[in-house]
Amino acid sequence: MAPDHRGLTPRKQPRQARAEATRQRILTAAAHVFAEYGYAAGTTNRIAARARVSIGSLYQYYPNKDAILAELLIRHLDAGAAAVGERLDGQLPDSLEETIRLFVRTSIDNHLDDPQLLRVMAEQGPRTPELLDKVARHHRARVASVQALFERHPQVRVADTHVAARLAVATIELLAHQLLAAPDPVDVTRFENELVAMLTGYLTTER
Amino acid sequence: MAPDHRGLTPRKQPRQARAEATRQRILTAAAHVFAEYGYAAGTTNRIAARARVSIGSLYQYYPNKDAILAELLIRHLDAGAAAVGERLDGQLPDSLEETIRLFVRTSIDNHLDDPQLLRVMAEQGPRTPELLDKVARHHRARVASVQALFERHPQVRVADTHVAARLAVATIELLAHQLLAAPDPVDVTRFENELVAMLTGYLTTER
DNA sequence: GTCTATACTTAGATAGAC
DNA sequence: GTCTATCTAAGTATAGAC
Repeated sequence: MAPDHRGLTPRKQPRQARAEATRQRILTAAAHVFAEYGYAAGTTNRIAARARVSIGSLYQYYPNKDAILAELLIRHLDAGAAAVGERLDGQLPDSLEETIRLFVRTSIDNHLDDPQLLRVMAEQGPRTPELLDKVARHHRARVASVQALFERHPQVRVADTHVAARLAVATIELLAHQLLAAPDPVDVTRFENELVAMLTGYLTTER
Repeated sequence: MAPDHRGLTPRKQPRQARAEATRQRILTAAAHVFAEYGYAAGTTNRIAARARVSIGSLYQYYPNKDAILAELLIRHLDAGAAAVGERLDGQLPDSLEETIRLFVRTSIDNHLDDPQLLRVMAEQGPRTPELLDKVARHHRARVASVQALFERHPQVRVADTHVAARLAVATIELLAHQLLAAPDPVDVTRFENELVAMLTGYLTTER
């Protein structure tokens, strides 16, 4: 016997839930394919195949190939921002060195997840104005929060905290990106220690 | 009257010279086109048009599109290596700081030439094994020479000169690349000063 | 040696059946 | 809603005239 519903319930309700799952499958497949083949050779056909969805269905969920990579990038940025925010919410360590280490480690973690995909997104992704703008805003936000931290911290001795923040953020992100995605990756712990030492020394040295 | 030649001289001799000039024109055009459009959209048709050569002629000089970018990259690497070698030939400054400055400045100069083209070459160029190998060899050579310099220099205090050299080389090249090619480029002089200070501090601090 | 015209390939995107 | 089959566009590379 049918349960006593209001009468208009669709026989199978997975209207939204199933569609969402399909979207997610496509996205996950795209992440793998882009990471493996790069953007140009990461064709929509390959993505559809990997997601076990026909090419026609894929285009029902995303208007074009760029939109897929764009969504991956946006999710990555949001996740990164969330991770940073989270770690800044709690009490920061007293020593500058440990604070720097927190930043460095967060960045490394963020990159260790899928270095190849990150590389593709950073280097070959579509450079639409909106995307560039979104990336730039995220970047500026990070620089601003690091700068604010430098200004509050009594150990920091640099003349221009803005330039220092830009240098620090760029150094951390670029090195994490490069050295971890390299074919000849460095030892992560050692890399972390050296990088922390370099930045801490720079920030605390009277000149 | 015709000069007293051996009789088989071609009427116009520019056999090699003219061909070399055409090759160079194609290369120069390619540099502009790649820098402006990127690799994928930098089509051979555009390159040929810009060089004022037909597409057919272009393919008489280069077997395919990859070969054009490859030659540009090789020339860039060789020029960079030559520039570094040149500056290391003369007497190095006594102070470590000035030596570091020499490296930093060389790298910056190398990048200021055509940041956009460099970006395309680094990020979108064909990743054939030979090219990757060539790039890797150049890179290792630079790391090795920097490491040797660190070992000779009395002011350097780091525990592991190899790791330090890798970190230093990567930092210099990546930051030059990123900060100069950015839409929001930093002031070059200030950037140079801060970077030199950071590296010098790192290398000379006892830990 | 240089050109024009074009063949070939590939991938993005769509139409229409089921 | 999902599929298969197909169209269109673009770009590399070649053939063959001059």
